Amino acid sequence: MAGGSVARVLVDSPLPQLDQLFDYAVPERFREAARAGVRVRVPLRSGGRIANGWLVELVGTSEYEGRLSELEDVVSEVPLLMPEVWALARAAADRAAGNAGDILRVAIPSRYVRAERAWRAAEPDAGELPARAAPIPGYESGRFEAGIDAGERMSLAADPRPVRLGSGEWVGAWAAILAAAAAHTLAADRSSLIIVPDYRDQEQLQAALADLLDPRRVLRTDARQTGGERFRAFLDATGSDARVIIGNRSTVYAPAARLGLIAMWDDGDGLQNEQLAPGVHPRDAALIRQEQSGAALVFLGHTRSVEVERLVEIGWVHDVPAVKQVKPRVIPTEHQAAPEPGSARIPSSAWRAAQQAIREGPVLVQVARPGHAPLLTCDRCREPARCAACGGALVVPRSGGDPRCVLCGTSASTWKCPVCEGTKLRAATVGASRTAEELGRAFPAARVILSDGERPVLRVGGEPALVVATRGAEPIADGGYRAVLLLDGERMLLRESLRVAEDCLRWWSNAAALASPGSPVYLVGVAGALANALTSWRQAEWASGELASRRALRFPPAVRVASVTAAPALVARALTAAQAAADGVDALGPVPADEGLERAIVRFDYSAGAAVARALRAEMITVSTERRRPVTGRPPKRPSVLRVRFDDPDVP
DNA sequence: AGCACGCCGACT
DNA sequence: GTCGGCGTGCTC
Repeated sequence: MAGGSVARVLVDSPLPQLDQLFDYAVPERFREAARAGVRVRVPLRSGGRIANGWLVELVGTSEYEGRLSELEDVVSEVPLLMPEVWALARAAADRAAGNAGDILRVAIPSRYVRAERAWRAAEPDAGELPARAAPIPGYESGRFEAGIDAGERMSLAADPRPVRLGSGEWVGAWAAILAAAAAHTLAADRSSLIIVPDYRDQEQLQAALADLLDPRRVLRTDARQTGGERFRAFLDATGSDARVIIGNRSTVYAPAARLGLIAMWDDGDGLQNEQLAPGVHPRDAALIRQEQSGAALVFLGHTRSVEVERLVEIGWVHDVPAVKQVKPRVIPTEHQAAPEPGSARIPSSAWRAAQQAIREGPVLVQVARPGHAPLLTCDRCREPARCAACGGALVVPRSGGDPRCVLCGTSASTWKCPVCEGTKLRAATVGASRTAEELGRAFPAARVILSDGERPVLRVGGEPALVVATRGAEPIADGGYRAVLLLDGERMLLRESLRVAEDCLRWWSNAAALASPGSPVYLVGVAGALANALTSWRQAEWASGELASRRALRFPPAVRVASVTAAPALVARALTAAQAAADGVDALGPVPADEGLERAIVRFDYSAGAAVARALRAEMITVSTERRRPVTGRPPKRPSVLRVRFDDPDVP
């Protein structure tokens, strides 16, 4: 047989036992079209149904003993699955005991025939490469560039200021830093992948890139494009020209010619969490891809995620310090016992500063998102209810029960209003619009701009305005805000999550970075270590302390975790298998879950990860294969499944 | 998931 | 004797 006459195919199927390559003969009529990376259709179960699949590679001979079936069809001759992306998908899936096909669904957009035809008709035109790029601002001269050239893994703190581009547009300095890094990489004729949490960040990054590069060199892939546009950008990325590819978390899997740099902005942002199975975080995918490709890897943020802190502490990622420590002027502010009239929520010092600042330019007020647990106020006089012990805000826990203090957790089963002596509490749901209304009265002369999740505002001008924004939806202001008020810190801290402190520090830091240099940033109603971390702008130090406490508790990311959900007997068997796979594997639970199922958490060291994943994967296949077994009783027709999820950011 | 194979009970 | 129940196992 001639070389390359056997096609190795990954079949589209959710079944774990089909997550392997199947060999097919290539009939003569497909000899030209059947190239590695094309979409194919293949018969599965002789004469039975036809399945879609990816032609992963062509080999000379098959190891398979039986007779090979033939490829049924080649869907398109255009290869979409690059060999290095296949290697990445396989490794990412294995790490999470998932299907490679599921990763590919995230990695490769669906086909649009029109877009494909237009692409084939077009001449490749990526524009000029940049000449020797300008230095990357903010770091020791040549340090960042040398790291990129050497394929180093780096964690960097971003300059927390807005900067003005040559076009006149204002963006966060981080965007200019990443654009300069991409330009440096492109000047060496190598591609970059830049991953950002959402399109608002992407807009800034794109503006910064447009300042430095031929726009034809920049490809964007995001959910706001039409399917055809997405597919076209993807096809362009498969070409042999070096590019800068920007987009959300799926961009980590993008095809790229001669990859030189993978960069992530704000890896701790919850929007980076992959929702689709098997839920591999793009940070982990980037780490795999870095190792496989030798490209440089950069984590840039105003805060450092605990995950990256761990990588820094084990020496896998290098901390690259900023050359001069620029930091916002953060002023922690306690709640006032007697607030200014007309504004129940803003302490007087911050209120005065805001009034002063708004004469000169925009002022940002950050509030919590609706959906956070409501604060409690006195039912009679509307005075916010505070903890008798420490003065923190009182809230009703989401799980129900007595009100308790956000800060110290003290339960307040009996409460008496210090102002009017009322004893009844009421829930005060304060949304952004209500806050805006309230502030509008306090600042009657000011224009009020509201930006929230539903109607986000991307940017505001440099003229005076009161900008009320829910966290994460803060617009960038031309020239920076003249004052920033972080108003709902207490309420944000209430979220019942292991990561709540880390998240709050990131939300506050990202908002503080929107202030113009020297302008005051008021953190209202929060004290303690977290407030100190913001004030001193030492987020990495805080992450280090947080990691230490997670280590003491054996919580992620100090260890890895996998959740296992199934019928009780299957969970028990899976736990046994996982614990037999490596030393030091322990389990939490099982606890009852929905529909008579149970859920358990397996914890293990990073060194045991591969063995645990392999063991749980084998269990999944066993369960899926021996399905419909009569479980000592009634005939439960439902197919039995073992659900396994690794490194779920929302677990424990 | 589908689908075929196969080894028991009730049928024209 | 055969038709078909669904339990079991495989998919190049």
